Amino acid sequence: MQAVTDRFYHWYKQIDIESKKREEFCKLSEESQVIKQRKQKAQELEKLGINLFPNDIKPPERAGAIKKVYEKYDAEALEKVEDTFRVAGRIMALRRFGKAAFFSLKDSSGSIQIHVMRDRIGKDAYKIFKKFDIGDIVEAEGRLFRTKTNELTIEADRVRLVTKSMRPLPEKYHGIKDKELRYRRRYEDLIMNDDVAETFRTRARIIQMLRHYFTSNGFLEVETPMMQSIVGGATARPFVTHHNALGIDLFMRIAPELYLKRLLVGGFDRVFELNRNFRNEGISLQHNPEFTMLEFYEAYATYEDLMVRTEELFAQIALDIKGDTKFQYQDHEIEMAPPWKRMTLKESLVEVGGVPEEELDDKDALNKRLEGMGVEMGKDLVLGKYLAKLFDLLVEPKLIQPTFITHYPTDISPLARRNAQDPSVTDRFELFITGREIANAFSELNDPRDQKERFEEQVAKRGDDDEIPPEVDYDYVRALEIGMPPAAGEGIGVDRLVMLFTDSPSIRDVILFPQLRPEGGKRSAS
RNA sequence: GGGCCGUUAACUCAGUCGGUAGAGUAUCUGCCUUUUAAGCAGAGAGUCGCUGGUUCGAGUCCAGCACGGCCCA
Repeated sequence: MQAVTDRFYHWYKQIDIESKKREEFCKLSEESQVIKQRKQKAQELEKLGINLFPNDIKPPERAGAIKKVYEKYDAEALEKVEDTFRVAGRIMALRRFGKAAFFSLKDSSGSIQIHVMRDRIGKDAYKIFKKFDIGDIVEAEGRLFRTKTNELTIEADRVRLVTKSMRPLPEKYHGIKDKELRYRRRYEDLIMNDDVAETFRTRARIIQMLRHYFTSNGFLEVETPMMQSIVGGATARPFVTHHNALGIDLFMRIAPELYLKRLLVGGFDRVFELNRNFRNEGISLQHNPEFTMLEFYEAYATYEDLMVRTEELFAQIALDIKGDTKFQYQDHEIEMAPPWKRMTLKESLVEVGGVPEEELDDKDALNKRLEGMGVEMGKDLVLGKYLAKLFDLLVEPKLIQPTFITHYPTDISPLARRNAQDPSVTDRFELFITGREIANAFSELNDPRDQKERFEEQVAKRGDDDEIPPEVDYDYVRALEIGMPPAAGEGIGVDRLVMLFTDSPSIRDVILFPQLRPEGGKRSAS
């Protein structure tokens, strides 16, 4: 117990030192003149009896909703509208004259211009208004009118400070461009870049559609452990953590698969889970250490049924988000209307990858080919590993239009059912769009004897590069022994799906707070 | 893990051959009651990522490190 205490003592001490460093780092910008001036202005407002952070604002009307109704009214028609409108939002641009000003007020629905005149709101109120800054959140109320340039505008009868901004917003025209700053300070990115906010609204819509599709098709949404004592369901290096009271190490899950299939055994014959997985691997344009995965399992279905389901689901999303099954992604025009192309893994290697057919069952030839491409795989791996590697390099990037690749080798598909005609391959597919893997699915292996053998063989043949703790999940085998109905299951990479439908080139553009090194230095608990 | 590029004011960016640090936005002061990247006049604002080296002198050249981006494995 003492050892644990010591460990945390040192850890906390280190955190203290580093957070002090970070505070110093931040203080530098605290010293900046603009921030000092803002803080002073805030104090001046307080001296005038203004609450900088009031909490008695009634829910305002939304700028977007007002515009939607009154955008079609001309100046004359607006004069007949006697209603006043009360809005609240952030001052985004401010054009002051001597005794009047225009500013644009932005809320989550859009923005609307406000006109403030001294002679209308009163001398004292105008004096206070003069201390408002770009970035402040304010409330304004008044009637609608059209300016000389025909912009729908609220003529303010009163304006009120809602939240004082102590720090200037980024430059008004260029916004915040530096990608590092945009990811670190997503709040500023969201304020300044409307398209970023739109991307995350689209993300939310896609997730809602996924959830709706599965629940309305009789699937039960479940939550299974994210902290697992045996890591399984995929091949990836896990994050390790420790539970003090139990005194055991736990792994953050790399996939929920084995738990979801236990639920098939338990009698939930259509289940899905839409949640985070964690993989302790590299970060790239399509990899974040934590990412969102949708996995669903359907009893009495086969992988072929799931291809149809996937086509239907994705086409529906395309219609809803893009209004068409055909849409642009970066430099490509994608056509999502079913049916999609289907090829076996080997066919794709020959037809797309240009690998001679006679090499396909020859490990040495494949390894030689890989070496020729500068890839050191090592000898004596299972055949499937060479095929998969060649596929990754030669075929995957070329699969721009939606394509199902089927018949993956059994030796790299330890949880998939063998193909009835050819037991060396499985009833499995992966879906590729824009050169990226989007989904992985198979008819599930439910023969406990075969599963146990494959687990044990996987452990025995574990290569040094595998990074999976060599452990057979015997409880999962026991569950299969109770009996799992024939089923098929699929995992869909939600972040990549969102990238596709929001035309985003990087996974970091669709994750609100992507993983970065902490500002001001590394920290390690070890 | 490797290669290339970047890091200068709160933000977006210039900075020539190594010779006292620049612009726009934002901020402050003054003028201005229909602007919308408002305008005009003026002002203030910098640990040039960090550490070392070369040099009479380094934002600039060299080395190492940090953080980030892109490409490759």
